[in-house]
Parts: sequence; C-alpha cells; structure tokens
Amino acid sequence: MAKKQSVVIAPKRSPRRSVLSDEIYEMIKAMIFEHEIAPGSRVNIDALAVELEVSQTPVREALARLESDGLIAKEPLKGYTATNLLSMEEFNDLFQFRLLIEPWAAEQAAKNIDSTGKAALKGEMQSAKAALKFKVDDQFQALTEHDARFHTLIAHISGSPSVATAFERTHCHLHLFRLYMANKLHLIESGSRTQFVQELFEQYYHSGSGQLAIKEHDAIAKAILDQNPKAARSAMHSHIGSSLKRFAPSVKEVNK
Amino acid sequence: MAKKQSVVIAPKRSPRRSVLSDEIYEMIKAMIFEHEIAPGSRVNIDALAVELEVSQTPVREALARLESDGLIAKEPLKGYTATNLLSMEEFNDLFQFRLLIEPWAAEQAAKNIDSTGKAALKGEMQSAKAALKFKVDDQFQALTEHDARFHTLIAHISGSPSVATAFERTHCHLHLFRLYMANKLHLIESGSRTQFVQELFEQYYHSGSGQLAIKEHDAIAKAILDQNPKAARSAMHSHIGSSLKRFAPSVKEVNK
DNA sequence: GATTAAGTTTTCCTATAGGATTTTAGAGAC
DNA sequence: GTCTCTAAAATCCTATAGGAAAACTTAATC
Repeated sequence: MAKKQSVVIAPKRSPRRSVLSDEIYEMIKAMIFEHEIAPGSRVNIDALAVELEVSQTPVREALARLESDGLIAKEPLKGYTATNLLSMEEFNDLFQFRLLIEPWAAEQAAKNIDSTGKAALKGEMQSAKAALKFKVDDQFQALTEHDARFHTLIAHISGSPSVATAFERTHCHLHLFRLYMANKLHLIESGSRTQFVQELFEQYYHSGSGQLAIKEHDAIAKAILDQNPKAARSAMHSHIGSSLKRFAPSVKEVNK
Repeated sequence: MAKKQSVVIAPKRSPRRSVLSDEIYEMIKAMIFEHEIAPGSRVNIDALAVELEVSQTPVREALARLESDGLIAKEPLKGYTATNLLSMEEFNDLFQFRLLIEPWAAEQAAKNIDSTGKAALKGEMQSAKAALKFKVDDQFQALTEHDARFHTLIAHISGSPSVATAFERTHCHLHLFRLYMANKLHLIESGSRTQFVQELFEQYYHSGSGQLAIKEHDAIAKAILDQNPKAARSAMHSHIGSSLKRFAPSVKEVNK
C-alpha cells in the first residue's frame, strides 16, 4: 500500500529516498498489526522516536494520520493510545458495513470490469491457491493478506473511488488480523486458554476453512469475470456472511 | 485569528482546553472551506505557520490529518496542495456513494431511533426553518450548514458507527460548499460569468429551491420520527436525487 | 486520616539550524 | 534560436534542545 510515486527517473539520480514520515507511518501501522504495540497501550512519542531512530517530527505526523485512520486515539494532553480490539458490537457493526458496501461493489465490478481488471483478479486468485500450500500459522497469515488484497481489488474494480476509499479506511482486515494475533499470543503465553485456541486453529486448518474461503472467493471472481452482476453480488453477500461466522468465535474469546 | 492559548480559564478549572494542533486543523479546514486556500494551490508550511502565529509542528500535524481526510494532497518532496474542486465524475461518484449509504442509514434510523435522537432531529428541523428567513447568500450558507448537520445526524442515529464515520470522512458537504464558493467568487471577480451565476443563484433563491430542500428534509424527518423505515429510505433516496440535480449545474459551470 | 502543597514526570509546543531535493535562471554549444 | 548543462535559490524535510502547561506523585501539615 502507499505506493510511492514510482519515480521512473531511475537513471542518473536513483536516491529516490521516500519521505520518512510515510515510512514511519507504515512501520507504526505494522507494529500495531503485530501487537508490538499492544491494544489499549499508551504510545509514547519520545520512546517511539528513539526506537525507530528518527526525530519526533515524522513520528508526530505518522500518529496524526493513524489517528484519523482510527487506529490510535488521542487524548488531549495525555497522549496517544492504541485502539482496543474490536468489541462484539464493533465487530458486528463492521460486518454490517461490509454487507452494505461490498456486495454492491462486486455487482458494479461485474458491470465495469475491463481487461486489466480481469488480469489483476486472475493474478490474485493464483496467489490465493499458492497460499493454501502453507501450514497453520503461515497459511492463516497468507490467506488474510490475500483476503485484504482481494476485497480491496474488487472495491477498486467497482469503479467508484468513494466506495473504494471508504472501504479501505475501515481497515477491516487489519482489525481482523489483530484479533487473530491476540488469540495467537494467548496461545503462547497463557496456558489457560491454550486448549480453546489450539482447538480453534486446528479446527480452522483441518476443517479446510481456508479452502472454503478460497472457494468462495473463486465464486465471486468467476461471477465478476463472467460479468454477471447479480451472481457477483450474492456470492459476495454470502461470503461475508460466512466470514463473519468464521471470525465470531475469536471475537467472543477475546472479549471474555 | 490565531487565538493565543486563551488564558480565559475563568472558572476554577475548565480543563476542556483542546490541543493547539486540533485548533489549527479546524482553522486550516475552514480556510479550505472558504477558498482562503484556493483549490489546487500550494500550501506552504512556513507561511501557514507564520500566518497562524504558531510553529511548524502543529501545522504539520494538521496537514497530515487533512491529507488522510483527502482534503489536501501531499507530493513527496514537493509539498502539500489543496485538492481540486470536484470534477463531474467525482461529483457523480460522490452522489452514488451517498445513494448507497444514506437511504440505508435513514432506514436504520427509523428502526433504531430513541427519545434523545428524536429530540435532536426535531431541534435540527427547527433550525432549518429559521435558516429559510435569510436572504440569498446567507440563506445558502445557513442551509448548507443545516444540511451537513442533518445528514450527519441521521447517519449517527442509524446506530452504525462504521457507516457514520465513513459518511463523515467523505466530507461531501465541504466539497459541495466549495463548489458554491467557487461560483460566488466567479460572480465577484469575473464579469464574464456574472450573468450565468447571478442567474443561477437568483433562480435558486426565487424558485424556492431552499424551501423545497427543507420540505424534503421534513419528509425524511417525519418518516424517521414515525419509525417508518421504508418511507424513510425512499424519502432519503429521492432527496439525494434532487440534491444532485440542484448542484449539477454548478459543477458543470466550474469544470468548464 | 484527609487535605493542601510542593516536586516530578509527561506531554505538547517552540525555535532554529542544517541537509536534501526540486525549481528556476543563466551561460555556453550546436 | 534551441538545447543542454551547471549554479543558485526556494522549498521542504529532519534533528535537536529546551520551555510551558497539565497531570501525576509524594510529602507535610492540620
């Protein structure tokens, strides 16, 4: 994400140093992603600047953007705090939003897709099949990343920038992955929950939930490539529904 | 302008002092709103800091947030630029987005509204009626402000934070008002367009478009207060449709 | 033991200097 | 006259030190 203006002026001057604040933004986002910054914990600007070996200025800019992304919150004169994991209400609300946006996007994508869009969609489905070869943890991560790319791609193919950016700004895949990471960390640290979480992922892996998700993606992709709007809409709708069911146990566990 | 930390901490402690960067954020947004920062023009950090009588730090934070709001763009080593006025495509896309989001929000609002929501909605309709008493320019501004509050309110009453923030982040009323301001400035500065724009607003004023818009709002509010979801949805749908028609000439003129 | 007062820490903001990059201007070659 | 290359200016970005205000902690007094 955040492709920096591919400066094709490669020859001659290649330094093409991207702006530091953008890099810092991505770094901090990754830290939130991976629970290096734990949900709900304070984010100290000074400490962060020292850790990332930059000055405060780019850190401040990055945090300001992350705040308006809703990934961290700012309390005046107190500092920044990483947002908490999704509550059950927020989780349901997020999926309600997706049900409102994404089936429509899929429908429009089926109507408006062009040859470049088709190529991109086919390519993404290839990478999905590759992801299925991984094992448990790696598979989950690879599939989550594919999932994010897949849904974002469709939002863009829909031809509506407003809808695409509205979807991207929800950062729903980031929130979902944080839930997964929370469970994974529980698995490692807390013996008490081991059994449940172990069960959860074993179940996910062996039951072929991954394969199922890809199958659903396949159905969506096929409908879009066939330029069948109605089929695309309903395929997306049911996919989001089953995605909700797949994640709901994690949310329930985390919010216990 | 440039209120220095208002030391007016009159009663004991009113710790509700907001952070300077927040104030600057609002100030810059207002400057964009009112074309004090013209669409497409460069935004110089130094100059802005001097003008607002603060250092660069809060200006940078504000600009970072405004960028992620999509109100200004940042080119890596070139600086910030105020976004252009809506093109015809962007305008249509924005209204397509609204048609996707808002009728749903109105429907949900009718289902979920509670007593505080009802009070707020009634209050907003009161202020709308007051706005109708103003003349031409003032009326337009007052109505635009009411319009923004009205639609945002319904998005919140819908009970879906995701949808509400997604709607707010489009800043659609800000974009629409910028179009209006562009026309107004043309009216003042450029004799060539005077006739058209004069015509446009006279027509708006005398044709009672304002009254019509309020009438539509009234229908929406009534349906929501009656807790009639279907009626609320369709009232909102047709309101957005006619709103599009009201604004389309301005967009066409500006993009000439 | 509760309340007030002082000190400490944290956070936010300012100021300024200097490095990096783009843009603009100008001189020279064809 | 047009083009290319170099030099200077403007602009943006980063770094660092330090000060002001608020929040938090601790201590002293009643």
